[in-house]
Amino acid sequence: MLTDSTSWIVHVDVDAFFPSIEQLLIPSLRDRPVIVGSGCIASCSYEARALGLRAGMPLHEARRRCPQAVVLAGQYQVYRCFAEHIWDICRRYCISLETLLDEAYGQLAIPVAWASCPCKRKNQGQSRRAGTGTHGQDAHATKMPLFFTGPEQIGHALQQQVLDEVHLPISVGLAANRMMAKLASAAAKPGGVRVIWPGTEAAYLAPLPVRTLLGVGPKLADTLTDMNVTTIGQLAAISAASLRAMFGRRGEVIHQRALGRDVHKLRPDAPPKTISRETTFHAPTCDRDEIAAMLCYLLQRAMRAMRQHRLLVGCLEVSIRYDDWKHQATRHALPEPADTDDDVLPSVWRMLDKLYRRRVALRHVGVVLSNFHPAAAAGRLFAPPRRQRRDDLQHAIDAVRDRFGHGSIIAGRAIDLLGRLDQNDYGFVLRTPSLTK
DNA sequence: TCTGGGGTCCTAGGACCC
DNA sequence: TCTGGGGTCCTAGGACCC
Repeated sequence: MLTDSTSWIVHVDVDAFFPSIEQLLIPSLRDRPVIVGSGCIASCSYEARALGLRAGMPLHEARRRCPQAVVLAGQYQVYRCFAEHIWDICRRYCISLETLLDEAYGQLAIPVAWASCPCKRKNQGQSRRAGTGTHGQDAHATKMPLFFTGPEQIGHALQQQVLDEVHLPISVGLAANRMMAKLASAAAKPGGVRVIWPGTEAAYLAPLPVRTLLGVGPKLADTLTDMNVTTIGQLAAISAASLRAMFGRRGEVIHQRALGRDVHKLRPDAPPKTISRETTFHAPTCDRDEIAAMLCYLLQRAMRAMRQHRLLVGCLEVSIRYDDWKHQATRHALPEPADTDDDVLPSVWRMLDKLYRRRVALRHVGVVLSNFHPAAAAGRLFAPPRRQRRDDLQHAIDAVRDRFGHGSIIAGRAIDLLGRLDQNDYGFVLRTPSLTK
């Protein structure tokens, strides 16, 4: 039985999220290897995994290994809708929730709140929101059990509810912190529930390879292997001071994590810190007009996403990748926070001129917006009429794009991409030989 | 694992100010 | 005019995650 003092973190991972949705929507795809991605595999179905395909694998390699696989570009707006439905269910069980596209961390509402349910049932007219946490929805209407005997039962209940309402399989991990909950759900895949009990973390981690640890990527894993440190147990045996001396703050973090402690607390959904849009040209290009048009298009998309969060951008980054894979980027603080495309585009052109100096074709370009400021609630105060007209135009364009898709209006230098663009339900698909499909 | 797109966080050097 | 230290901002780059 849970105690009141136990603060459980639940990690929910939708199994093969993108392909599972495609298989749900298109019954003929069920039991077939399905890949979602462009350029490389973003996600693939378990049928595809059984044939050796993995996320991150280049598509040409995937096609070579598995010619019968169905390759889909992905409908990310649709996936987001499914995810939101699942997160709504999770909120019935959690006090707070941190969501990514296909996974979420939640702090479980403590059982005291649930145990008080029968009392509240006597007071049907009153609000059902408990003081310490909330069911979010009407617990009885959503058939939530009133009592749970332990975290595992909670996991199964959540899993069943998602299956009943959204028809998608999820894996559920429960533990005392974020990292352990994620490892638990990984161990539960596919479609299982796994609990790692508080106090057993270090023993659970000890035999696992260092690469399993959150924050240990390929580089750090290589360095650790060179030091004859291959398991998390061996890593945990190294003193915090030594790791700090070798790897700086990262060293401290991985030392804590190797012991099963996660320094990162749950971060309930917050506005993004950066918004970026980038793309790879289908064929590398030196054509300045084409490059400028693409940057314009990417900036417009990023700015529109930013305005949906009601933010102003304070810092802009433009990045390019040459045909020989040399990467360059430049970052500049804007003269003042901006929210219209026209306010930012002149900086883009200046930065492109500064960056693009070599006589080598570009294969990739991108923009990153950062250092956001909250937008004023009621527009700009005392804006000159011309400024006001520009803001109004921007809002009008956004309204049309919200309704008919980003490609419904092409503005500025992005117009040079016209004829190479095809609009579909998901926004924009570029279709000339020179651009990404 | 010859390489897509969207993020987070950290580090480090230099400019600038007090 | 020279020297020093500390704090903060800006820019560049990299590791890592999904």
